[in-house]
Amino acid sequence: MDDIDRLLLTRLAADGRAPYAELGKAVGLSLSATKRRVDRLVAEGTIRGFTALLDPAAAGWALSASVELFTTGTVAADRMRRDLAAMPEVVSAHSVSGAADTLLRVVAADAQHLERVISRVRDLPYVQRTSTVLLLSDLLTRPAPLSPDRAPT
Amino acid sequence: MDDIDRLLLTRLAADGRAPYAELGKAVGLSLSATKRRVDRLVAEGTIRGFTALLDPAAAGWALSASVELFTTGTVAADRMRRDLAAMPEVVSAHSVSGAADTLLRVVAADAQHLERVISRVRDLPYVQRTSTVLLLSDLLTRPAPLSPDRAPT
DNA sequence: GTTGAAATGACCCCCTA
DNA sequence: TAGGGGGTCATTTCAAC
Repeated sequence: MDDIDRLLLTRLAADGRAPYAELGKAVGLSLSATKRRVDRLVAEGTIRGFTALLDPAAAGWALSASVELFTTGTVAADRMRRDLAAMPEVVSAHSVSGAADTLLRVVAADAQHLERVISRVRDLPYVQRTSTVLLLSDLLTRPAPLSPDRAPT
Repeated sequence: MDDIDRLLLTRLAADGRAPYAELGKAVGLSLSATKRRVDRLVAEGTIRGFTALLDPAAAGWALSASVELFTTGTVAADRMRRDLAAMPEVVSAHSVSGAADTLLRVVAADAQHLERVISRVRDLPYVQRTSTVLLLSDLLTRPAPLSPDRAPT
């Protein structure tokens, strides 16, 4: 991981479809050296993949919510991961500090749909209760940049 | 927006670098018809862009947190958007239902960095107080799929 | 469809440990 | 002298007209 890698990551985060020749010009490498770098970054897991950023409304998601989970006793993380991964509306899940045990981000087509999703979460045997806040207007949503201490010089 | 568009979106969400020829084969269109579709989806804003998904740890983000903001009186959304957008560590911001007014997702290189970021947020003149929960282990993080009622048949 | 551009993989070179 | 990283070239694949 050197400055060239960091610059490639910055560029690819801004434009995931940038051609290798263009990336190469930006970092001062040939096309094939650039492709080798990118391939390595993918193989190492530094780049987890490439995706199109979709407008949530166009994708059919009118509503999203942040859902806190309060669970009973100890739950195997793998079990919970599997259960939550089975619900496509759950887009992220983290264990958290504080009173709640787990924090979910969920999307839904409408209020009824959201209600059904939360029901299914609440019906997981190890979930005691949930607390939901609706995400109203979207002020800001963007991919994380590179950390300043990793920014290319 | 028809089934072909929806299938294209599904494919591009899964692989943002997929060549048009491959996408075209999947949807039964020629390369150029496929490119026209994708260009239109980008122009319409359905596709907001293409990006590389980076491993947060590799990007230098060891910590992330969910931060509730309690604000004084009415704050212009644009003002808040601008203020928050100026902090690269703030990756999302939504106004929310419930006691808090705004919910942020922030990333930080370490605990000191997180503390500085929260300080800067708290120092915004219209922010009364904040409430932070640390995101510990990452159970699940993935892009939102298409809503079932929009899924290609 | 044809033609230029891009990506891929094979091969060799250089530097360094 | 083995391995990492880079360049060049030939071939295949992709994209623009």
